[in-house]
Amino acid sequence: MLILKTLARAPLHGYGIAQSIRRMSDEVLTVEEGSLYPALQRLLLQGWVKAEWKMTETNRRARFYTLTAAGRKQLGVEVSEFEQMVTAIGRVLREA
Amino acid sequence: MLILKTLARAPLHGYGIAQSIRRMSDEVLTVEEGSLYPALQRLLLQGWVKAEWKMTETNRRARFYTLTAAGRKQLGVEVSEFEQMVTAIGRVLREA
DNA sequence: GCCTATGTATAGGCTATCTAGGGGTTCGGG
DNA sequence: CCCGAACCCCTAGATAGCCTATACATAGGC
Repeated sequence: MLILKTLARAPLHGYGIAQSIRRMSDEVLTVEEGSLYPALQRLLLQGWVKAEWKMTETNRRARFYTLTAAGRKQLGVEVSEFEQMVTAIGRVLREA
Repeated sequence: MLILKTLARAPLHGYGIAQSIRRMSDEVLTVEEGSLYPALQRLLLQGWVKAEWKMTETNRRARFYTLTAAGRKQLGVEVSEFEQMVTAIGRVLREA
């Protein structure tokens, strides 16, 4: 969900995705490379993102991932489910 | 965390914990038995809960779990970490 | 006598994470 | 000119926890 959300802003390469999530969450969330790249493979397989090799601003070869229409839809589903779950957990936690 | 929170209200047996979480979350959260009992074993091992066999209101033999002092402390830690994580994810999701 | 609800508990499969590596490039400083 | 830090991709293996499926047992209603 976090990867999809990050890509919803703009296409980005793996390294950038990790940096972005880390920075946006004020260093609370860290996506390790061993989780990130397998996750990106799964997203590719599901057709939620597509990838193409490009050059970065720092003149480096990198694989840029872009959110597809299906990916955008999936993001909506996952955010919705996530919020429902957080709400439910909140109810349990705040129960007398 | 949900189990600890449930036991923070009152000692309860496994079956009751599952029912309680399900009910309190408006049927959103379901703790399967294959998750629940191993989880209770881990909580016992960590010393966060203790167990004793008793009779239920329906005259049945059941193992009642009680939150220990360490368990109450752990619950606080976990709730705090959970809220920090949810806040962090929220920041990523609401980022422009 | 049988079915449903109440109860405890484990084995095995599955999935996703992290650790720990293996590559390789660019750029600035000593 | 080398070296380290930052930038970039990716995988193997260990680990951990969930779910499915199963086994077992009792109480109460029909």
